[in-house]
Amino acid sequence: MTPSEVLSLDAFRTAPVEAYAGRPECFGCELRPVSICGALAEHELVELAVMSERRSFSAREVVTIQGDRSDFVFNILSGTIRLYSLLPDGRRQIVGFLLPGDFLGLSMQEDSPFCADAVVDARACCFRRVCFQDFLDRKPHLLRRLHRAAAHEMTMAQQHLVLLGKARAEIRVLSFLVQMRRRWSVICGRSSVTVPLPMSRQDIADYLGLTISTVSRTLTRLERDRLILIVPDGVRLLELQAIEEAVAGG
Amino acid sequence: MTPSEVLSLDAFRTAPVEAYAGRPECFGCELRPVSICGALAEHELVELAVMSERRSFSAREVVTIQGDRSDFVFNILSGTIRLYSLLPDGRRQIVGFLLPGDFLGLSMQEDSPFCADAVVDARACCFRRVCFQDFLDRKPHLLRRLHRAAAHEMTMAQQHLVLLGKARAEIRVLSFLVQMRRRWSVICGRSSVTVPLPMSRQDIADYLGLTISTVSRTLTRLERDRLILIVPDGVRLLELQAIEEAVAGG
DNA sequence: CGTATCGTTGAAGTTAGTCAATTCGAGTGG
DNA sequence: CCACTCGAATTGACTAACTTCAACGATACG
Repeated sequence: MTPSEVLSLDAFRTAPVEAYAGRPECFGCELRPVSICGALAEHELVELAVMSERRSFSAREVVTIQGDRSDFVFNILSGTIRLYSLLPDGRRQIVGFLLPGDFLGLSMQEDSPFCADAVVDARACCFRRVCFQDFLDRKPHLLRRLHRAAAHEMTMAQQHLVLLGKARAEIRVLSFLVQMRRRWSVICGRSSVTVPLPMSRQDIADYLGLTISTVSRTLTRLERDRLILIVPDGVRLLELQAIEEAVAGG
Repeated sequence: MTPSEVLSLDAFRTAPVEAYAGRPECFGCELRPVSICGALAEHELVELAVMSERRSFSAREVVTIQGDRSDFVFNILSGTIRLYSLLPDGRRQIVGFLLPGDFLGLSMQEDSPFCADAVVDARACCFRRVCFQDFLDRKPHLLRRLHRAAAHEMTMAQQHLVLLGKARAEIRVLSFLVQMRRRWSVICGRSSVTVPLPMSRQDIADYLGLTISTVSRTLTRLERDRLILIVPDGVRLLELQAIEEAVAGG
């Protein structure tokens, strides 16, 4: 691993934080265009800002509990949140990772259907659900944006489902890497073949419906085949085209 | 199989059709409370009715094609629609089955992310997407209802995903049976231990991420264990409690 | 009655899971 | 600076679950 790779990963991680730091108002927020607040005019943004509160979550801190009343909804500012279902036997299926710009609570339901906790230290704008609902009732264009986001999440979940139903381990892992690359590039506004992976191997396994052994073995094999390079807290996609073809091929 | 089982399956299949038959207006529609039109007042329903058109689909008829422009959105009246992703190698992952009262096109996106076709003969209210979008823009409470439906679908997709990620074949099949029972009972307004399965074994396999062999073997084993009884076009759940416990147990 | 389609079943093969040992790396303290 | 510790990741040997392939059976339909 070269120093440039470290820098590139580091830039990914800190950029969204820097974008917000020291600016209590929403106006300078670099995430606005990619987040649902992007639907609001500046005067509406003020309204929303006064009912928002920034919160920090340290790594492993719980955000919502499966089945519990969810009094807040969140706009993720930095870090990574994992959304998962806990089975009675203690196993865990991660349904999604929330990155900066993502919204937690899209369904606006009283009870949260999943657990959520922080993978690494994270920050979020948080809103009382009932206040946000009230605001939403007064701003149909925000509701449209929220609905668009929910529809997008629904499609993502369905594509994830296709992956779990049909793809072998290697394709699952490659799809995950390509997906994370795409998502980070939207957030950062630029593409890189170095993909930050803030989550553990166990997290990746629980997301892909595999075991930690299989994820580890698969990554090792991909590295031996010179498709990827494993770097601290991430991977570098060496043969991007070959990888994307493999993913597209099912 | 006794005559009473035939009748019970038949009632399931025809009830929603009868509810609509011979009533071109929406007012008498028994599906209204379970469908998104339920959000509308009677005078609004008239507005919607004039822009709607009833369409019939015969078994196997295509409704939408993956990646193609979707000019219409649909409210299913009767029959069953399967929503699926077609992989480049010809394999198929069914993402969901749409039953009477379900809405096809929740995301209101220009391009449909999945294929949809009729499992058996089906009828639907259909609306030009742009007209419906326009109507939606004028009726925020309908948008709220649509969003609620989309949020529900998102959660369903995520729970399906958990199933594909974590459950073994037997649990997948049992979950599917319990889910279908619950959905039919909402539509019919009453519960029955006889669950209609209008789709083929191959469809069930493609929905559950299994092969037709595994589905068939699993059903046979469940019948041998006296948990279920296989009847034409459906199954009867003999040990409902045991089945629900198994499903809940992961 | 022949054919086609769907479903069932058996035997062999693959993939990923399980269990356990080992290695790696960050953090801590001598 | 080095040894120690702890958790995470890797790796190997073995096993279980599901798939594949192929044959067979049932049912519907002309």
